[in-house]
Amino acid sequence: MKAFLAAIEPTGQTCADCAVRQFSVCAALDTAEMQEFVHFGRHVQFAACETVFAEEELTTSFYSLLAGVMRLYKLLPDGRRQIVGFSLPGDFLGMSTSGRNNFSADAIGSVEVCRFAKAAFLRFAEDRPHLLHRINELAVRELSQARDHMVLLGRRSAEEKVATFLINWRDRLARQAEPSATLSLPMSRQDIADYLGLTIETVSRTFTKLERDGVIEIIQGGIRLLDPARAEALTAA
Amino acid sequence: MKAFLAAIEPTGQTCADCAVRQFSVCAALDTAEMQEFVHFGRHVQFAACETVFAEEELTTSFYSLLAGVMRLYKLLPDGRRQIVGFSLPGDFLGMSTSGRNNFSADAIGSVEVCRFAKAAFLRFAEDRPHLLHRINELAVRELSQARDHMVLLGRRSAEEKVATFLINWRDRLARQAEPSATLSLPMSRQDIADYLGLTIETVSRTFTKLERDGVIEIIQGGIRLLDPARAEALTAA
DNA sequence: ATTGGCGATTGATACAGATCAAATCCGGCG
DNA sequence: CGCCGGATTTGATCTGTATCAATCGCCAAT
Repeated sequence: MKAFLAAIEPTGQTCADCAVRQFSVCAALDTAEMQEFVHFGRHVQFAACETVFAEEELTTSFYSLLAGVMRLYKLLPDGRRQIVGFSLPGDFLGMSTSGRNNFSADAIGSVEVCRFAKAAFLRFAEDRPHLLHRINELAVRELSQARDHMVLLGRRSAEEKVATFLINWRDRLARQAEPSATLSLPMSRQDIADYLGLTIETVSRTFTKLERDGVIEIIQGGIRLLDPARAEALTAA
Repeated sequence: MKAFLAAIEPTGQTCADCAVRQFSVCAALDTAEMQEFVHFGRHVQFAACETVFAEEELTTSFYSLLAGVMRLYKLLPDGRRQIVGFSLPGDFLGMSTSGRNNFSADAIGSVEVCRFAKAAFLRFAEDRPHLLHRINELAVRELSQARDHMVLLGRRSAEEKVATFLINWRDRLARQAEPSATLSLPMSRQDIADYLGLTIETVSRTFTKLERDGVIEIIQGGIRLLDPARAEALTAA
């Protein structure tokens, strides 16, 4: 599978050869600023299933995901879980108004992040409108995705949910690497269920149904989209 | 009911006596900036059920809600609707990355907004980091609310949904006016259903059940929270 | 090769909430 | 005052998804 999903390949230590630069917050920085900026980002690795930060914890860092996939989720007191998103390389994490994280994040597979001290980062951004503008752009984009996800959670059937998830995942991967009919799904069925507001059994049954119908083929660690057009039709976009 | 819900009272025409100033974007502006800023905001009224802007329309304005309540929603091609939020005075609307609205907004009851030309507003904000920071703060706060709402839509039962809605609504109203056990609910049952990912019948039955259980009393245009503690317990926070 | 264990799949059944249908409430208007 | 029409409530029934319970498949350790 792709290197960015498994975090196999070493990532450069300087911003200059950063693989995700043009997708990340840093895209807003010019060369001179980058010189300065490089000093407060530190690369950190996380092993599969390690928690990068937890809900309610004080936010002391921002993170830019370099390689790997993360799940972002919230828990109810009784243990019910809602995954509010999956992060891919280039995503920026840690913004909050309250000073505490409003969700938890952990690694799916191994992950590499660039970690910034929050205070230093904010001081740096303070008088750089283009950087603020970039941060805002990322926040507003996420907000738009969040609203799309609300529609999915509140108003779509199980089959529509699964089809929508597969199509969106394909589109996100296509932004990272070559578009392909073969989709790597590094997250578990339980993760998918918690993302879609379903149970693991319903997700499994729906995958099986889509396979029976010739829409997908279930393969090790992912699926193959046999009939993308039909899958898109099933999303009731 | 409260003036800000019904937009009965005339709202001042200058920023100086703006009722929502300290809650809105404008809170970030100093007196000098306000002098300049006042020139590109225009007060506009909308009657009950009028559409302020529609999804997919080009975004030409930003809006700061002055009085009244709005519903923000997305539609699926077959007419299913998901309300992604209700706006109260002080809320800022119109941010988008694509240049098009990613949801529709219409007035519930009559509404008054302060409308800004998008281009002029952006030019004004461009080199004012404190304003950009304020806009970002509002976006991040909304993002946090959006994630809370995902948990509700994906993982809560009908009763938990309704209880959560009532408690959240009470808390939002309390930020606008005196806290009170009597809640005005200007939106219809159908709106509530589309906000919670339920049907109108289920919402109605759940209200009735809460009333039978002595948690609320259903009154004209709203409810009375007879047992706030029990209601909070039902939210499964 | 054999076993243990975990994630995924499959099957049987239950139930929360949807759907279909009717009754009731209530404000506006002749 | 009485009638009309939309919103809401209530009732009866249906169904999609959850729940409960095996079973399967596959990798890793023995």
